[in-house]
Amino acid sequence: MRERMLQRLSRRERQVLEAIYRLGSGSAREVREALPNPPSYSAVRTHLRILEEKGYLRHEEDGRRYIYHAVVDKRDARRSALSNLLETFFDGSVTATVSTLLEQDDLELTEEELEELEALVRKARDRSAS
Amino acid sequence: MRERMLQRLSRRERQVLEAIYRLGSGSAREVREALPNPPSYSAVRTHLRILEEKGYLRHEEDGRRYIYHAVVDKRDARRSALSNLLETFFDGSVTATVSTLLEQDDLELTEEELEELEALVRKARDRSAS
DNA sequence: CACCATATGCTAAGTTTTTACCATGTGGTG
DNA sequence: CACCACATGGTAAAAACTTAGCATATGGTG
Repeated sequence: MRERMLQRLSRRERQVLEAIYRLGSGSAREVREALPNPPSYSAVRTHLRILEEKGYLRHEEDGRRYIYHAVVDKRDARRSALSNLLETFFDGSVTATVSTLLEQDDLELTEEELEELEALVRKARDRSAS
Repeated sequence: MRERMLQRLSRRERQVLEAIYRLGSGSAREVREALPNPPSYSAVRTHLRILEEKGYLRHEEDGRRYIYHAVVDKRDARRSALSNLLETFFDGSVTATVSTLLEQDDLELTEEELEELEALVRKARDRSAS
């Protein structure tokens, strides 16, 4: 993902791109429904077209409809977005971030999730040992 | 933090507010130096003033200078920003987020940090048990 | 004390963003 | 087969954003 991809975008463009990431993929109509204070259908289409011109999206045709996808895959987008967040709000501290994540009041983890977290920390320890 | 605070801001406003969060606090000059493609000093001051009018920042006077601070404290800002990220890129999955955090290639954790992570997971387990 | 560096206040103008309209095409359906 | 629902393409106007200039004030310094 080009560095700070989301930083380059205008407010609406960003909202549209983020909607696509949330949805995975979607038509103009679906994106519109996923937007805060949705503008006209027409306005959404314009943003989608421009984001495609700029290289952030591409579309496939499904009958007459265009289904848009992000060009940068979710894994890379995740890493980049998280990295920016880390620097802006957490002074780069992984532990502070995990702390905020795990100490949300309404957080409820299943046994499986707890075990996964334990495994992730063990793996981090193993890698650190080597 | 008002929900989706950063979503409401224009591109530059957002950059300015994020700079304040990174810096903790700062003068117009310091904020300017922290911005990507910094505009004129004058432009930065305008953004700071507007962000203050909108209620995102306030300032104290230090001699003749204004030192700006975020109104929403870092703890709340962190929670809110992380929550948005979680929904947008991680389908709300805490484990997927921690996984991305801990599996960065260049990640190097100290023994202390590893122990802190272990403690955080233990605490999450304890709370889940109750 | 006179001056320079540097601060804020106010304002205007250029640029970008955001929006919606209208024209047009197409597939399904009674 | 005629029509309706709904899609895209292109364009233009309105709104918002972004920037910088000028006036003015103030503290430090030779």
